[in-house]
Amino acid sequence: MADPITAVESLLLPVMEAVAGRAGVDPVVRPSEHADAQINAALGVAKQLGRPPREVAQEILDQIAASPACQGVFASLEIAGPGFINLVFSDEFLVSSLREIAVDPRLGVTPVASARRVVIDYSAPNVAKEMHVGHLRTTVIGDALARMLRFMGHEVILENHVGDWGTPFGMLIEHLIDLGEDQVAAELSLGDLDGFYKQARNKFDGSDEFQDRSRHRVVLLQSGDAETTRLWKLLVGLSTKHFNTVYDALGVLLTDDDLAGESMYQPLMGHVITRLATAGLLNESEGADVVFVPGFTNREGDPLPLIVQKGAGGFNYATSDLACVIDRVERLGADLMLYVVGAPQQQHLSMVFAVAELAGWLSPPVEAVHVSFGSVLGPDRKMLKSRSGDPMKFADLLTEAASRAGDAVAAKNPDLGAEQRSEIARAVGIGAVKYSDLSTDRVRDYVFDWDRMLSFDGNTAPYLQYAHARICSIFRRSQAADGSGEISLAEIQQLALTTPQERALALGLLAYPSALADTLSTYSPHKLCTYLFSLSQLFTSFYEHCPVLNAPAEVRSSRLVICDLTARTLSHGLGLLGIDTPEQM
RNA sequence: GCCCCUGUAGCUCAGUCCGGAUAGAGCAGCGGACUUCUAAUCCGCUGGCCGCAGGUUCGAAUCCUGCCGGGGGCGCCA
Repeated sequence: MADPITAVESLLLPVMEAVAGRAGVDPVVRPSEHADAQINAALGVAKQLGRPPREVAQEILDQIAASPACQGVFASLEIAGPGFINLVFSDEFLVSSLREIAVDPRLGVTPVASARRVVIDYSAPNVAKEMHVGHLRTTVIGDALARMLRFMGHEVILENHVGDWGTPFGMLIEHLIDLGEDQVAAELSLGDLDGFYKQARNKFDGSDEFQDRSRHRVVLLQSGDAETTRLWKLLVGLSTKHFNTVYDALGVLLTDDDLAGESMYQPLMGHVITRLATAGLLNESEGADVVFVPGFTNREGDPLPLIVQKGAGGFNYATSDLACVIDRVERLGADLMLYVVGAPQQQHLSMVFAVAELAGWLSPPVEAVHVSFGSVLGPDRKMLKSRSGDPMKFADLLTEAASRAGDAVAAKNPDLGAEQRSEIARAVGIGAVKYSDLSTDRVRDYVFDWDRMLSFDGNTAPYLQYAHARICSIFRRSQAADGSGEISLAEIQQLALTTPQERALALGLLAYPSALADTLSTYSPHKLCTYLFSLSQLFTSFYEHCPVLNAPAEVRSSRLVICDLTARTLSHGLGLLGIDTPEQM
């Protein structure tokens, strides 16, 4: 099953072959303002053949007329301008396509032919630090991609590469000992991780004695000292609890099962160095073990090394990232690895991938992709900060979202009960935050703006959710009237497109599979957002112009089917973005 | 200095991968539409040297080159 434009593309392949005299000519079917779609291939082919474009266009039309497969698909085909072919689908073709997706729980989306094993690395907060706005995009984008890839039939493994290892843990553990475990457990369970971290940091900066203890403690941690490990686990456990609170409030897929922190890769670090040495990639430079990566230079124009073992002997994140690649490819059997990591890491990741390729750990068909993203900015176009000047805390962000949305819901729909209202407020508030993040191209920075994201006008989650809620309202009423809220096969048989709004909406509904495919081809959730917004606009226009419940029986049945499909598509699409669709707002 | 990302309407953004017709939305502004399924909406209007300059092409926001503005990165933090 494919949307009409994709369907026409494949129908036209033999036509183009006949006209151009060779196979594999793209018919260049594109959405059009002048018709349902336009075929642009005539101009290019005409040039190759040295013939007038309109003549070639006419020949394409002749071939289409002669093609049995094309019968009944088009209501009209017209040559326009220099040689464009404007096409209009026949209503019969659209209706029969709609009937197919109306009975399809997958809404016309076929699973991929060859599923990949995909590891998605996202979220990655730091132990003993509170999650803040800097973790928003990776968490929201990674989660949306995970949902989409799973739906397409891929085997998706989530990995939360938490920062649970490194030199800060010496001071954190010493500070934990100073305060007493019970005291710390009580404090941290209240969620004040940042306070704890800052106290430790201040002590570290102000006391030589504390610094010495901290450094010694790092050595103990790295050597696997039992008591130190126990204290470390205590900190990790308390932090994990905090992460889970945030994930739960946000509604993301991540659980403890997905934790794959830096600590996990420590036992593999020596192994990485050995294998790099064996591969002849290891060099010594200024006391450190490094790999020089072709194509990368430093400030002075000299070859830029990736340091894999520090002069003092320790490993760093380059080493653990390499260990990670090995683990994902060789143990997990991944053939696609997505790194949902901020744009500033671009060079680092390129170097890690390049080294992994040089070492032979990463080679086709196995693929590593940096799903990079820009920053979240405040109204001043600088990194979003709270009043105190620190990055805005995630927990505060979500509380404020629900509270602002709650005010709006209370104002617009005062009849709702308190419990129902708070549930809706959560869906709308969290949805708004997620959607505003997902709806702009991830490579760009975006400005975080409460008023805009919570507005019910424009390309926002509330607008899409509202469209969905209005449809649910229609079904509540129709159910009250006839006692059935389910779409029947008989109703699907009544399907007809009698107005321009119904027709436009039908085209939109049929485009869902290709919207999803486009989205995943570049791992760009904003493409799905753009599609869903446009679908909502088509629906509200339909809603204004086409009465459903008061229409004559056959029309009413048909429109109920269209409403049902629209609601399912909106709910499903938003679901893939991790956004809920309440039935009332 | 080198590398990466980015520049489209007053504002926020699609469109750039894969070149096609007078460059699209939304917000804001102006003008209309509520005895009717949620007006949290809809309909219309106004608004653009697509950063600049060359080049390729029948055709460039889209491809190529150079420049300018903004952001980021460039050896032992992760």
